[in-house]
Amino acid sequence: MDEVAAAAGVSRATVSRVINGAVSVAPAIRESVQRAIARTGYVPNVAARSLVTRRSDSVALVISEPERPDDHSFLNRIFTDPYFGRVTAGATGALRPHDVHLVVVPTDAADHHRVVRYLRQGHVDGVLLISSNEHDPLPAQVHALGIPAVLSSRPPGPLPVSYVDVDQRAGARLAAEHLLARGCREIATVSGPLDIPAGSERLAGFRSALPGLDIPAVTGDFTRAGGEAAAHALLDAHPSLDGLFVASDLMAEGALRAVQDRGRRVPSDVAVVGFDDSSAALECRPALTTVRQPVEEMAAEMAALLIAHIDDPGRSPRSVIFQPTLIRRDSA
Amino acid sequence: MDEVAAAAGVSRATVSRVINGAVSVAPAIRESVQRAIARTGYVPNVAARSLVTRRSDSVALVISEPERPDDHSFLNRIFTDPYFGRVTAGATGALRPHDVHLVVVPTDAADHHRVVRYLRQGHVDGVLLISSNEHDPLPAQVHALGIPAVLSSRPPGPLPVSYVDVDQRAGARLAAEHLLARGCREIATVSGPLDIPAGSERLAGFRSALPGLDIPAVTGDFTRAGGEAAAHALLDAHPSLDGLFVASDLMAEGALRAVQDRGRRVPSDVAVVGFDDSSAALECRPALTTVRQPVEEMAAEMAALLIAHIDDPGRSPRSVIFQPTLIRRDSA
DNA sequence: CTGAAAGCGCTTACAG
DNA sequence: CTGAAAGCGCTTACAG
Repeated sequence: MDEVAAAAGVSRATVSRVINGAVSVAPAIRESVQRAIARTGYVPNVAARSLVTRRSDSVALVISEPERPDDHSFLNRIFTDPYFGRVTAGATGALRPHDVHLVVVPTDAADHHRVVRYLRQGHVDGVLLISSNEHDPLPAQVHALGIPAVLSSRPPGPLPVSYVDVDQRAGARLAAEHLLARGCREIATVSGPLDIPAGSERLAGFRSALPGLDIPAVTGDFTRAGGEAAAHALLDAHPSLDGLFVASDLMAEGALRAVQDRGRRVPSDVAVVGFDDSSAALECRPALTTVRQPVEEMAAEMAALLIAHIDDPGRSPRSVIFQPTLIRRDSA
Repeated sequence: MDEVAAAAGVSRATVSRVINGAVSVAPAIRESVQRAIARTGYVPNVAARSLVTRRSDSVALVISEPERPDDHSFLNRIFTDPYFGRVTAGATGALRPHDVHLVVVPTDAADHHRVVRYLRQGHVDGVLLISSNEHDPLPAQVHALGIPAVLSSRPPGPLPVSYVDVDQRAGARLAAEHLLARGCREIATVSGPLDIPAGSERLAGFRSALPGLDIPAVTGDFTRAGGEAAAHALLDAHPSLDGLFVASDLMAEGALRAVQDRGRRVPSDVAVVGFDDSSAALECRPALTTVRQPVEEMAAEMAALLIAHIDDPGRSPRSVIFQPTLIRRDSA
């Protein structure tokens, strides 16, 4: 920096001002400084900058798994479920104009203390927290740290934290109404894990839209294999099933396979509706009719909220709920 | 830190020494400092530390896509192909004992200058670079920056950089020999893109192991859908095919679907061998016989090499080649 | 609009 | 083994 200042014949303070562009600098001087920067190839040292600004210009995307599976299976799930790619795309897109970087931090239970330490050390200015399990202690821990945070779903318990979510029940209702309108008589559902809202709420919403009907449900784990197993269980118990709501597209892909492996046709014998509208929906045979949640937009909103909280620590928490829509394709 | 020093009745220098544990400190003093740290909940400021140590204790995992697809599809591919989860798992596992963090940085062509700036700013001490395309300028750019780096495959051109790879040709040969030993007569292959070694080398190795045979090949893009389309093309042109080598498990999953959609049985009518031994191999029906590359171990080795280069900048580059093995399951 | 100076919170020779 | 002091490379009141 001294080199640049000398080359441009100004003080370091002025160099700093043209780089950060906050206060105005005489045009002629600004240009000569910019030339000097270009000539010397100067790049500011981020550590020195953060030390004084107390900003890292980075935020963490913490993907929390409250259990403690073996390392590989957890990371495999994250890097295999299209959901996380969509979140990353949406968040980075929204962060980019602010010149804020996204650090992806997957963490299982065994790792939580590491993440807490990481956050306390000031590596990032805030956190986007993907944590859905109701018993996950991480949201509360992060909140206790006092670091700005935005959650990806309603926090378990009364935590004063901003979050973004989709209207889970409304989405499930869309699926129920569609199946009903198609004329399905014997309807069942593959739900997600019941200790996470995307599991319990979608199930509750689905059942509440079908009053008077007894809706069998089997729980899956949001993986393709889990959906397949759950669908088999359902078909074993209810061979004449004709309508199926599966709480995620990935699970629906497995469910489709289960239905077809039994020689039943989709949608004529069994109509199947998924949830997400992820890339998995298009991989399905037949292409999946599904409830769309605008994950990229939701992640962008999370990022925008987080930036707002970082810029104004006193800002009061708020929640933003997105409305799902039904995407009709070929499976129902 | 001053607070801790005061509480323990020592200088800040001593507090720093017990935290970093490099030089020895009198046991009694060390304990009282540790108690003071625990009591005050003190956590060192990383920016201040990096400023003097010139270390960030982070390394980047840069996943480079030299083309410029739309953002979503690139991130979708990364977060959908099990390969990247395995790399992340292997690298974080090896980095953890060194207390080094992994920052995942996906980047397409439009983003390269951003990444270069990020690296120059000193956010990380080194980079693990996943870049396979021969025309990707990023490896050379990173090397020019002078920042320690390790590549995930042989660099295009004579770049003095360390890298880790699997013996691609040997792997393809394993597949060829297995198909031959099974008695396959009419053999074809779905290759990866030919401008990346995992595409061209596997194809070359496969053909070289089958001298005298004319081996039709269609190129896929390492996605499930790509593998499916390529297999259909092959089956259109060669309806009596009885052996198929597909250059990745994900593509093999699609190929299996193509074969079965045509009413041909696997492995009795058509034997299929994949490559990777990723989680996709087990999702296949029937379970996929495949060439295993130990991706987690390879990523761990990359991380170990990178740490070595960071600790000793003068260290000369080296390459570490892993040997693949054939995993026999049900598809061939 | 610009510069001189202080200060961000650490680590690390250098003495002792 | 420990402390006083310098210094890492920036930004930002404070004057002018």
